[in-house]
Amino acid sequence: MQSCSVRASHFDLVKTLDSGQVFHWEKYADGFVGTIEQVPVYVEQRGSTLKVSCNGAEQSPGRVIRQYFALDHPLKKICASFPPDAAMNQARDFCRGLRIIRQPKWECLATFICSSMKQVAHIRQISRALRQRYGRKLIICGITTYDFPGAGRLARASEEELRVCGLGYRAKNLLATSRRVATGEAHLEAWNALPDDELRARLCELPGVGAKVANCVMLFAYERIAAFPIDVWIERVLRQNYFARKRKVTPRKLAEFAAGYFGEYGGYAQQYLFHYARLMKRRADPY
DNA sequence: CTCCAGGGATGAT
DNA sequence: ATCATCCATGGA
Repeated sequence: MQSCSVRASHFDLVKTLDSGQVFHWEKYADGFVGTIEQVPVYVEQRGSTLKVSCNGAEQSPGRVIRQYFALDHPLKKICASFPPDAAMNQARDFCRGLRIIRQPKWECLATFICSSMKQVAHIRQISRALRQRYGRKLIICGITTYDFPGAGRLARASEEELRVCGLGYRAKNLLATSRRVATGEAHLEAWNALPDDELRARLCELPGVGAKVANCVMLFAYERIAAFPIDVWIERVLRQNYFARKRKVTPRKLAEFAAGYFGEYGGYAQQYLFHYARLMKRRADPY
């Protein structure tokens, strides 16, 4: 096992892992256990330092962590680029240190196909079930974890078998997309070279992938930082704050507004608005 | 445009 | 305690 310290300024591990962009990290001791590709990882934050342990990384643990958590993103510059309205200012203040991480492409795509019309707690359960049933067993700090199964492994499963993992009607879509990726008909790595619009079009051809899921995958796995996924929460935020008492605002109109208003780091703005809205709802009750 | 497809966490009572 | 609502939606 390798251990090391990684300097991480302008970074909040808890906010980053709890913001609905990644679903498999589990709280353990003072940190989290999870995987990065096939590497089991334990990570905990002490101030502006990350204490990291991992098993069998080809590159140095520090490199892996800096890449995965996008510690090179210019967060101060990104936050300074946000439009200066009240909603955005509150979200930026609340989400200080939240970064958009670089996820493995297949894992991200598969997970967000499973996310449709599910709550975050459900998505976490599905992710755990798929990993336990189809992933490789890995040990870190005496804790058992599992990597995310490759498309080839899931392509060999049956729809009924996948339904056992709690996927419901999504099983059919995950299976169909797994097969396209496994055969190479959909070459996720090669799509890295495509411009945003073409990449979005390719992703939307996959079963279970519409504009929203495509934008999530672009943002969380292809580092297309301007991509702006619009889910139920973000739609509420946009309508309340930017289209107050206006009728007949179509989804297309919302998307066009978001693309123009939030700028080149729109994906970050979206993530901050999403996380702020979701956590406010969770606490805004006792009174 | 509408309607529907798991199911469990979460909230209401 | 039970019951209703909600959900990082896509497809028909």
